[in-house]
Amino acid sequence: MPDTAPAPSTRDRLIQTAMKLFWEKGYGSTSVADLLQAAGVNSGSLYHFFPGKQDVLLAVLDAYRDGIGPMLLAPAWQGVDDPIERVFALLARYRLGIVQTDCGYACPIGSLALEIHEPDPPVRKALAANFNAWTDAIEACLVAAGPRLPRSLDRRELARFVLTTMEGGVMQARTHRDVAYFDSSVRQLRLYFDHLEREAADKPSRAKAPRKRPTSRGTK
Amino acid sequence: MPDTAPAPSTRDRLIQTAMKLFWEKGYGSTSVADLLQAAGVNSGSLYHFFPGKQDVLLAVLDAYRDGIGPMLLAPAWQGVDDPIERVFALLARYRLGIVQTDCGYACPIGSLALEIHEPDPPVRKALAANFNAWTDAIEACLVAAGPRLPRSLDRRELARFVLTTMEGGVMQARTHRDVAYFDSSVRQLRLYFDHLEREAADKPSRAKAPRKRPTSRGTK
DNA sequence: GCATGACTTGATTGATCGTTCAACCAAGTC
DNA sequence: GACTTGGTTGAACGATCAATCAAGTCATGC
Repeated sequence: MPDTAPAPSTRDRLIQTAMKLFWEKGYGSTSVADLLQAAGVNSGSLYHFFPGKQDVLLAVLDAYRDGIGPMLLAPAWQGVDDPIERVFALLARYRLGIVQTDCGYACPIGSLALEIHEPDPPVRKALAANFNAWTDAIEACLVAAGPRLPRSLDRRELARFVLTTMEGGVMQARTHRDVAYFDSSVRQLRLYFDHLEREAADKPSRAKAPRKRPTSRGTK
Repeated sequence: MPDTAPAPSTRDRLIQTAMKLFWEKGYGSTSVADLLQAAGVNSGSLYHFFPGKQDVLLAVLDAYRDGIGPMLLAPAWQGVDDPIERVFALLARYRLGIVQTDCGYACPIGSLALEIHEPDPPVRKALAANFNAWTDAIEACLVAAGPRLPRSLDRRELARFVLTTMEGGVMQARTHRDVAYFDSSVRQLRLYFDHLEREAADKPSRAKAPRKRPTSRGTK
């Protein structure tokens, strides 16, 4: 099997090209003509598959969401099993994106979320679904961390805080054209996690076995 | 003295109107025609004062920066003296903006920072200057907190983290149309601060006077 | 062989975009 | 009372925008 790419359909080509262009230039700054040219498609074909530009955006947002697992988490977590280290491995993945784009990186979801000021309900929901998929994955890590985090700690809330850290860090790194601003936020988040782990270790969950911290720390 | 508003000049009117429109609708989605109509100005006048639309943006960004003190910090900090509480009073101010706009609020700087994907250098610098003004103010609070925070803690880094928390929280609250997402991030930041203060209290600064926490929570 | 339906083609539409420009106005200045 | 200066007016321009549509292609079923 020489090629694994079985000639993507016109529709898929449009979506994939739009994923790239919306990410690079934003939704409003990507004209339909840009998309058509980059995808090698005529306008009639686009409007055969999609009622309008916004429907392309919806398809793109669905594709982003579906890609979070295979395209983002899978490579980020390769060889990383410790659930807490997975949180920071994901953030490290974003850091990689930042340096690789010379600090031009922006989270496509975050960018679109702030760019679209009066989003139609379906667009807003699609953006929210992306954030949910992201935080759900992090929340699963935090739940898997079990007694290493304080019992009373709201895992879902902390997961949202991790997303906050990523988005805020990316935004500042981009604006200042300096990864250091991203690193600052991640480092502070790490310090917070350290405190949480210490707190959990000091006063263990309940009457359960007061076992020590897991020895395999897993990070580099 | 019946009126304190001395009939703003055309230029000022343009800038103030643009501040409002760019904030509400974004830069790209605000057409020059929108701006002209809202400000009650003819196109020729705009181009008499500004070479182009982007120069209006630059003036707006400068105005934002100059307004951080009097328009944002002053009301947020009214009656709040404790430096750490000031940090959270500012965040509470943003919360107010969120609920008042029915979760439609977006930080104008953050929005613009993510909307403008390939900013000309002056625009990028103006955005960065806004972020700097913001974090400088927070950093001053954290420095003023003195021994209540760990000696080794990098105040500037934590200040950036506070900005990160605000931007990420605003972004999620807006996307989900639910303040709870903002509250989540702020609450986590508060927990982090609690840990930091406890750490600083446990192992006081150095061999200095092991004095207790300052009794008067008021700083200034 | 021919009708059907899915898909493609690309010129074209009308709206809107940022910007330009010649004419105009009012208050000083000589 | 002519000249200058700083500002205003609003029609107009070309570019670009998202969207349309009549005509064409092509595989399939009958």
